Amino acid sequence: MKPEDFIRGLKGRRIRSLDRRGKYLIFQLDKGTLVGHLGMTGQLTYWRKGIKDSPVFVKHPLTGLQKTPSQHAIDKHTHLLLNLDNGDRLQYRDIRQFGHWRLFKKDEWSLHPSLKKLGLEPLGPQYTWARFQTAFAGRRGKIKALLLSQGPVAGLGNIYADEALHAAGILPMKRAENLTGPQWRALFRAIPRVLKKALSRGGTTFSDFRGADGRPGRGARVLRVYGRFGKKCFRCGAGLKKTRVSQRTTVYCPGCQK
DNA sequence: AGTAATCCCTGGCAGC
DNA sequence: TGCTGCCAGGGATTAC
Repeated sequence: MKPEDFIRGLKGRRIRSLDRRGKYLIFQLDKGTLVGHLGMTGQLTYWRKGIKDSPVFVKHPLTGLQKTPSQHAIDKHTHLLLNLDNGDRLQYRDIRQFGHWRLFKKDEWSLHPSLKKLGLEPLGPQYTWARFQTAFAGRRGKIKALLLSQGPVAGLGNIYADEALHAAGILPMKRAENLTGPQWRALFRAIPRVLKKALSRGGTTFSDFRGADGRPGRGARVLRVYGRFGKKCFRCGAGLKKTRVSQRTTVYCPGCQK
């Protein structure tokens, strides 16, 4: 879709509801659907009229991503503005530009290939042991790659794939066809548990980061493997190792992940 | 059809 | 002070 068609399709529309599927944001409009994905560095923020913009960007010590202590002005990384009728706006900023936004006519969004392939919602009522087993049935390859594919289960990225596999005691490079019954069961339970723990600490891992005093965010503190390469495993005390699975940095415990 | 590599993009940082 | 190479929360596309 050309930018001018995108703008034309959004102008004058009313946002009826906001939903989520996997890592996709679904804005149901009075006419059509706006679907967004934040990629790795996307930031969607609500900008209030009459509040001073912060010129300060604070760098997160672990990820290097930038956050503002309050709302930020439009800069060269700000790619989308949704101007609301009250003068406020939604701002989309994305340094690496891996995020994307698509506008669909009513209902056809769910038929899009990238959304159609999404698996079970780990926090939804559909997430049952029976469906979990079916979702992974016949699947092959490294278990972490499978989790990152969004196919069997939706919503896990590099952080929570590592965290869930550690919580379940499974090596990320272990092939799905070789997982034991108890390991599948442990993974089934670990996935929503890991996500809920992170959510309870402020929505996303780093969302409540405060940079002024140099202390790490509360969200990062619940992580047990991600970003802890070389440190001791909280569960068994072994030194955490680092490798690459599915082109992504992977941290695991050689002591208690089998 | 299913799995595995490649590519998209900017910026921070370590090492020289 | 630069420069180079590597790394970073993802997934669409291409290759096998």
